[in-house]
Amino acid sequence: MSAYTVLGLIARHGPMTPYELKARVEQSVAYFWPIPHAQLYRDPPRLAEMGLLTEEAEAGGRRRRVFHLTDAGREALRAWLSAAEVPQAETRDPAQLRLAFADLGDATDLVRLARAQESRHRELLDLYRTRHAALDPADAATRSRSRVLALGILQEQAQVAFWAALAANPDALDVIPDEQR
Amino acid sequence: MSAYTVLGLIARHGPMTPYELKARVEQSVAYFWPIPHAQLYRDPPRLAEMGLLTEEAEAGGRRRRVFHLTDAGREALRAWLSAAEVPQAETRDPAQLRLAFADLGDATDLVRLARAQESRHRELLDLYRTRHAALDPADAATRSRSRVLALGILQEQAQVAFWAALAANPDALDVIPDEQR
DNA sequence: GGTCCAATAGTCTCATTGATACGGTCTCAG
DNA sequence: CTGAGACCGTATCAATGAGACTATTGGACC
Repeated sequence: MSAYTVLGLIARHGPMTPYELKARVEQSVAYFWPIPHAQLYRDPPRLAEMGLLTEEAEAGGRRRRVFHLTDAGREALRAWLSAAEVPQAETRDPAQLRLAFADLGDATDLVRLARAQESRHRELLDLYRTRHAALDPADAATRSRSRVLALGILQEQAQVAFWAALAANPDALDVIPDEQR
Repeated sequence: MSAYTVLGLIARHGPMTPYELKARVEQSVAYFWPIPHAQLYRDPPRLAEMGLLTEEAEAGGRRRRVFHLTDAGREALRAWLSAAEVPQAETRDPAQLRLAFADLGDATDLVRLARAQESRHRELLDLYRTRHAALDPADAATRSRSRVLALGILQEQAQVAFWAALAANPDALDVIPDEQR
């Protein structure tokens, strides 16, 4: 799956080294699709073997490897983008796990957790809002990026709403705030 | 990390076999912390080696292994529940990944994706609402479960709002619906 | 009572991943 | 010209994810 990120980034920005991929991943998809950097050195050679990329070696002492997209690679990307079924999302959130078992621990732990999560998600929300505001939604080149950030913002709003409500009133019978139904 | 789920479930429900763990995981934490079933046969023996569980073998032909919590296990769980730092959540959502690269594909693909995601998340939302409604929020025994579901509901509402807005108006310059700020 | 099917229960294997330590190379300030 | 810090890449190893495979058991039906 992370392989498609590699294909996508090269398709969008042109030939790249794994190191550059790493930088691009970090500033774009990392928050909803984290990829350890070592993976970005493993994927491209594998994709090259499959004929989806070609490798162009640099001569210099720091022998960097620049990867180009092939037609087959472009085709694979296209096929993935129009596939009918999309695999389910997977989230692993230690905070939710702790929330699920909070009744086995201290009541004060729960409040601490809620406060910490509230501020963490507030920061993320600010970050996404800043990034989103920096983009021109009319610009076709950053349209996708803008949309992804929009979703991120909505998600973080939900997180903030939840944890803030829980922190403010840990004994409330129910946590769902006013935008419930 | 999945090991704490094992400890938590045994702490809450008493001694269990891996198979029973699997069932409990599926109906409780799986949606925000999926655990492949093989893992639930790997974790308990490892935890037993660490002294956090004890194993009680059954004699019968189907030699099931029932795992009990030790005092050390209870202590480890407690420590985890009150740890100051909570690791970051990790989400891997193929739909968001495709959204991020949607500009490289067809415009109709995006609409199809949005529609599919909208209905998927609507179903999840319904599911969580049903489960949540089935619990008595005043019941201390299911309090945690109820809260986790509340968060799930808020998250799914955000997802539905986003994908519905995108499906309804794919050419809108910005996707954030009315509850923006 | 026998026997067959579905549900239950558990094991195994293998490629991939995550985490992180390690090893080189470049550049620029002092 | 040198060494510190940023840049860049590889290696290693345990843990994980996916799923094939095997075995047991409890009925349903004869």
